[in-house]
Amino acid sequence: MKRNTWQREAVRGALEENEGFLSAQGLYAQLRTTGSPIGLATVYRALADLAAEGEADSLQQEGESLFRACTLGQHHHHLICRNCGLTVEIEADEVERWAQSIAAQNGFTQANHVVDVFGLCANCAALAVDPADASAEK
Amino acid sequence: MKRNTWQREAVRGALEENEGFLSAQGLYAQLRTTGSPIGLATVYRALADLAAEGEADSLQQEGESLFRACTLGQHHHHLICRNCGLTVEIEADEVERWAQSIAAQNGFTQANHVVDVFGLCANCAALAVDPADASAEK
DNA sequence: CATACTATTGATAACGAATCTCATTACGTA
DNA sequence: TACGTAATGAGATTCGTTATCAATAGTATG
Repeated sequence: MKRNTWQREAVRGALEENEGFLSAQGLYAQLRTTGSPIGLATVYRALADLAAEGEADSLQQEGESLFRACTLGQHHHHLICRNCGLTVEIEADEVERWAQSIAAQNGFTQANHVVDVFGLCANCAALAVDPADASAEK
Repeated sequence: MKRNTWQREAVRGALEENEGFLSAQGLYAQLRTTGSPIGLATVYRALADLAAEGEADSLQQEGESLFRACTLGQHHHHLICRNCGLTVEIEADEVERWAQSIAAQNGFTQANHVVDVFGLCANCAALAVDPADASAEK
């Protein structure tokens, strides 16, 4: 039987407090910084569970998995800021239809797809154009 | 200055002989099996170079990078068989426009995107329905 | 063709993300 | 409150990938 532990709640909570995607390692570091004695393996397990239950979205970037609490329950895609990680959830029936259609046209069945858009959000773009504002930069 | 070595040619050649995506490790194993004394690090370097030059496409799956010689020089997407790896290169102006439009609507600039469709190709679907035909199966 | 310069190679060490092990802990139920 | 067992966590382990560095071999030049 599945049990409720403060560790799972801590992971869920930490995930929801972050706007963008973050790695298991990053989330672990964040939790430890706040004083939580949670273990790394547990963070990995909790994230895997949340993703399996559809409570979190995940994507792979540069060889590591990133996670994010997902607000829409249904299937959707993401618009992600390359710089700050800000993420916007996107629904696109148009793309769903396109994917199905392309698959069918080529004789493919049981199609699913990976569709993510990366870019610079308005804020980060502004900082890039006018680096003087980027006080945090080297 | 960039030099031409038989190692790079070997990697390019091996990549072109494969229909679907394959891992660096897999390509290395394949080359060694055919008697080539190429080194693993060199395979990784050659693949990274080919990908950077736009001569190869790459995607991440289950924590490893997969590569494939790309035939279309321009930007395109893939329809990939989950089972046998068969890959079809796809152009979709419709999706390009959608991605740009979605990015713009949310104030994002410098947008690029990851769009891949996975499914079962006609052949693999047939084998799945009628496993008797799958002579190669366990 | 000989020579020097240096990009490239490759064996191996190092790294990092993710998973596994297993003794210990602590939910949930009886 | 006691019990059965799911869950935890420190550390070991696996595995893909990258870094190190001495040896090798393209390429340009004389």
